[in-house]
Amino acid sequence: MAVTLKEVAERAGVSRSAVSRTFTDGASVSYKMRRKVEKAAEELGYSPNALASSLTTGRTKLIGLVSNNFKNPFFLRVFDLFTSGLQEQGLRPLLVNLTGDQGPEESVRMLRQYSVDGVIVVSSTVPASFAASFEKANIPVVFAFARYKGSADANLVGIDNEAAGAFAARTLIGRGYKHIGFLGGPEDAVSTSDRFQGFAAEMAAHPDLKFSHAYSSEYSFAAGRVAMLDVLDRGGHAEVYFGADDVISIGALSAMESRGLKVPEDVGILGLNDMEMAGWENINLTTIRQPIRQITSAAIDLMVSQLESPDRYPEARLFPCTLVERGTLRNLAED
Amino acid sequence: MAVTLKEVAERAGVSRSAVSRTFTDGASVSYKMRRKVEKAAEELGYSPNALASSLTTGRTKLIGLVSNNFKNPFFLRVFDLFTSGLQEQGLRPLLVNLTGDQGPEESVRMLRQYSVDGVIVVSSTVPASFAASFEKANIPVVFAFARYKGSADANLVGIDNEAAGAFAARTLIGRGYKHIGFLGGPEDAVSTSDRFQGFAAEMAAHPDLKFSHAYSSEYSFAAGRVAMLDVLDRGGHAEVYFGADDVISIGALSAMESRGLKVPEDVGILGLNDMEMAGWENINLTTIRQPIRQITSAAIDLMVSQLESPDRYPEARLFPCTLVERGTLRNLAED
DNA sequence: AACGACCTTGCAACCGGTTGCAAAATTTCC
DNA sequence: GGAAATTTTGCAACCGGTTGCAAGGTCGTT
Repeated sequence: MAVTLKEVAERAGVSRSAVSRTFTDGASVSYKMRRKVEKAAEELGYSPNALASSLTTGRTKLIGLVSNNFKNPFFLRVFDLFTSGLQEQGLRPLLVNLTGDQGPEESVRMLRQYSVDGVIVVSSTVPASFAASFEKANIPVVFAFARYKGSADANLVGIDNEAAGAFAARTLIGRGYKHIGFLGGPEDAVSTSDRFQGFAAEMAAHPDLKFSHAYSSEYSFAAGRVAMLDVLDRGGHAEVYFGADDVISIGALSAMESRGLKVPEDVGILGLNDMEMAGWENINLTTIRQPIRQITSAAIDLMVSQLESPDRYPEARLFPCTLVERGTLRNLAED
Repeated sequence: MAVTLKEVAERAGVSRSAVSRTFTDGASVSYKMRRKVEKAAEELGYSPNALASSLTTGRTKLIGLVSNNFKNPFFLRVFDLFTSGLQEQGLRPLLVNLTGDQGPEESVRMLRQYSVDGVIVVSSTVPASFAASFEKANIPVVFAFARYKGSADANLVGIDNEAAGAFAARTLIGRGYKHIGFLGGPEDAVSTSDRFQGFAAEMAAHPDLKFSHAYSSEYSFAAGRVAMLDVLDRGGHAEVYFGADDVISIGALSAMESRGLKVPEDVGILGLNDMEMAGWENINLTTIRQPIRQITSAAIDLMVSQLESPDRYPEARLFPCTLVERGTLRNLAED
């Protein structure tokens, strides 16, 4: 059905190579030839088959975009930035939803079948075996919003979760809170445990302060709400909580309001991410902002440079977080 | 780098065709042959190149997923369902973000270059020329969450926006409101204008009721908030509003609260979509629910059956909406 | 044992492009 | 104007598979 190179060649009365060359830049074609071919191609409505050419060039310009974060609204923005950013580089995102039943190995196999040039893994909770699978298949991979394990043995972009946890703790301590709580995501999620590490380390330096912690079953509003209701109903809650993710924090916030607590007067909450809803005036969550734009574009950068020079050293790019002051934390202690 | 069919053939000591046949089902291969080939393939870690085979079979199993709704949180769920649903069918979503600078023609050309088997367009605000482009390129397409134009000249899945508007109006009238407002998205968006049609038609049947309307500049929280603030500050606002989308309605809700109005006592609001945040307890928006799961799976169904029989008649599948009672509408009039 | 029906296998051409190489065409230089 | 250098062009092989066709095997039947 589609117009092929051969037909264009015939119509233009030239060889197939000539047509191929006019459509690959950097190839040697005379001006006259190019004109002739372009005319014929135009008339026929030809555009080259990217898949066929990938067979010889070894490049598909397909990038696997693998994620299991289809529940957290924060990631819609992430997908937006990734897809448009990849498109700008002439790359095409092939989306893989890990949420489903298919295991990671299955996904890797699939991505190999489609000869993706590289893979960007967008997940804070990705199985470690993943990196190995791609390594073995010799597919460049970049982990975004992932864990920083201290050593840069894989390409990785994100924030330093431990540092972010510490930053949160310092912020709350600086506000003069005496009883401080940590509200995590699932206890076994690396992002949560790293954030807890940093947070707890900082708290340990202040033995005069009271420190408690709780976890929610997943990164979601409902889980955050349930966890906080539980804490509140058990009695003796802290003066302020650091929720390890905005969506959890907003759930916790709603729990506080449901129990008649005034925020920030009776209890405070600090989130992490700065997702869109945190800024909604009827939520107005004070939060720690992940520089999402920088993270996504750094990930794409890393991908591109890896495509250009496949055996460069892996690199970790970590970005600092900043505080976004809104309405769920009391002002600086003025004592 | 990757293992090819030829290498498997050599190792197994058979012809290339034999290998190919063991990996295409329905082909004629003896049990012994299959065993031999599978063993060799296993040892070499071979998996067939989907792109190369697409050259001869004409099928890539790639489905273009085209959207410009990367701002509305409602659509994260939609992407989740589409990607996992397509995967279950053995299809691969190639994501195209229309938000960027590249025009629709550019996208169509790109999708043709990658020989997608079909395209699902996920958008309420898609240019009409789109359908024509795909038609011309002979690519099966289904429009999801799109407009119902009365005639089914294209495959289309969604709700009947006009009917939804009418349903909203009947709901509000049934609640005994006397001054009813419509708060749309952009005035030129087809979804908004269709919803307005249905809404206004119903209102026209009740000339005793007061009816006013306003529009917001886009489908977003901020735009909904600004539009509602504007309405409120101008004075003489209605008793209740139908916001043509949840995200707009939530923006409007925050505007109402900002101006010290109690909801639903002083003013009511009814949304449309039932996106996740509408159910958050600190938002608690009464809304009209789009059956998102049914819509996505119907769209995939339509795609699959169109791939199987390319010249079947186009079909429109429209689903009814239901009311989700929460806290932003006063109870049934008890007079 | 001979024959025909049917299943399995390999050959070779093809899918839609790319590319090394050498011949042809053009340009440069004396 | 002619030889040398350079550019442009076409041929043919190749990328990794699939598939129509005919040859080779297997099996049952008489």
